[in-house]
Amino acid sequence: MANKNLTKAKKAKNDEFYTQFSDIQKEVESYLEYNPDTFKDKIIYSNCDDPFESNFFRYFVLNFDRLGLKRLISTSYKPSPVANTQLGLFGDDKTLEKVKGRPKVTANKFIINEVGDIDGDGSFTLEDIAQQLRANKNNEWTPLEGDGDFRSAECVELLKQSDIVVTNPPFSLFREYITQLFEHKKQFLIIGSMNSITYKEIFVLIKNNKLWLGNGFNAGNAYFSTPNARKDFASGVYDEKTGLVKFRNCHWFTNLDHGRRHQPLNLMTTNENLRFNKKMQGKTTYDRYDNYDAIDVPFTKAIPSDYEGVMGVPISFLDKYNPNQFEILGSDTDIKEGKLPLLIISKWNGKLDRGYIHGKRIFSRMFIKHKKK
DNA sequence: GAAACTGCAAAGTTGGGCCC
DNA sequence: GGGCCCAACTTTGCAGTTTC
Repeated sequence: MANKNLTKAKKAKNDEFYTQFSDIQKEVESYLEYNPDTFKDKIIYSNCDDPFESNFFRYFVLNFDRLGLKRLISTSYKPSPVANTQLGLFGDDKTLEKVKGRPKVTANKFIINEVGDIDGDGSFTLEDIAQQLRANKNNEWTPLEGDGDFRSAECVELLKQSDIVVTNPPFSLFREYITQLFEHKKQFLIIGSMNSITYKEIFVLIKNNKLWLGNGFNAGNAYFSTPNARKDFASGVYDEKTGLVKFRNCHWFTNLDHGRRHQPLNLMTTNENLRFNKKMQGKTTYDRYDNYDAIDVPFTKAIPSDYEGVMGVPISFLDKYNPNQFEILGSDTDIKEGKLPLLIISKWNGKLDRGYIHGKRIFSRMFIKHKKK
C-alpha cells in the first residue's frame, strides 16, 4: 500500500503545495524567541514561490518592520496559475498585460524595501503594499525574463544579493536546491521531506552540523493547501472540507539556530524503559542488529539514558537532536561505504544496505552515542 | 460497565523501477 | 539480475463518547 502511494506520487510530480500562514508564523517566531535579531537588517529571498498566492510573501510583508528586514525578494516559478486570487488587490497580473490576448509566459518578481500605512487608514495592510507597487515607489514589481526556475541566471543573481532564503521548494529538487544554497553560502529556512535526511549529500551536512531540523510543524503533522486536489490521496490524507493535504514526514530544514535544538531530551534508563515504556513491552533487552555492532532503539523516546555504546535510532530522532547531548556517528550509507568499520559484525556475510534484526531488514537508521559529560 | 465506535495525536516506515 | 535510489506517506494507540 505504502509503495502504491509512492508510485502515485512519483507519477504525479505534484510539487504545488502552499504553506499555511500559521505554520510560517510559528516557525519564524521560534527563531525570534531564541534570537530576536535573527532577521534584523537581512535581505529575505523567497524563490520557488508565488507572490500572488504565497503566505511567505504575506507573512514577511506584514511583519517587515517588526522583524527589522532590510528587503524582501519574492519570485514565482512560471506564471501564476492563480493570479488575482488571494492577492488580487495588486491589480492585474503584469505578465498578462505584457502578452495581451496570449497565454502568460513569464513569472513575477517582487522587491519590497519599504512598508507602511500608505493609504492612511490607520493600519498597514497588503493594500498599502499594492499602492506602493502600483506607484513603483521604493518597491518593485516586474516580470522575470524566464520562468523563475531557481537555477536560472536571474534568480541566482537575486540569490547572491540575499542573506536568508525562506521558502517551500519542490521536494523533487530538494538536493539540488540545498546544494545551491551551500554553494552560495546562504542562511536558509526551507521545507523538505524527512526522507531527504537519508540522502547521503544531505546526511553529511547534518552529521557535520551544517544543517539541522527547524522547530517543526505541530506534532510533526504538516498540512498544506493544494490547487490540484487529487481524489486519489489515501484516506485521511486529503480533507475536502479544509482543502488541506496532511503529510507526516515534512519538516523545516535550516542552518539558523533555535532554542529547541538546545533543549535536552529527557530519557529513562535501560531498565526503566524495559519496565515502563509501553512501546518496549514484552522485551527483556534491546535488540541488537544481525550485521551492526549496536543496539536498535525503535523509538526516539526509548533511547536509554545509561547506554554508553552505539545506538541505532530512527531518522525522526533528528527532530529531538541536541548536539550537546548526542554525537551522530553516521548512517546506514556510511557503514556500507566503509566509514564505520568497527560497527560491522565480522561474521556477517549478508548485505550492508540497512540494519537487519533476526533476518528482517528495517528502515533507515542513524547511529548515535551519548556525549561524554 | 464493558464493548464498540470515533476522533485526534503521535510516531514510525518499503519495495518497485531503473541503471549498470 | 542485483543493487541502489527514490517517493509531498500510514498506522497505531489512546481517550472520550455512545451503545446495549
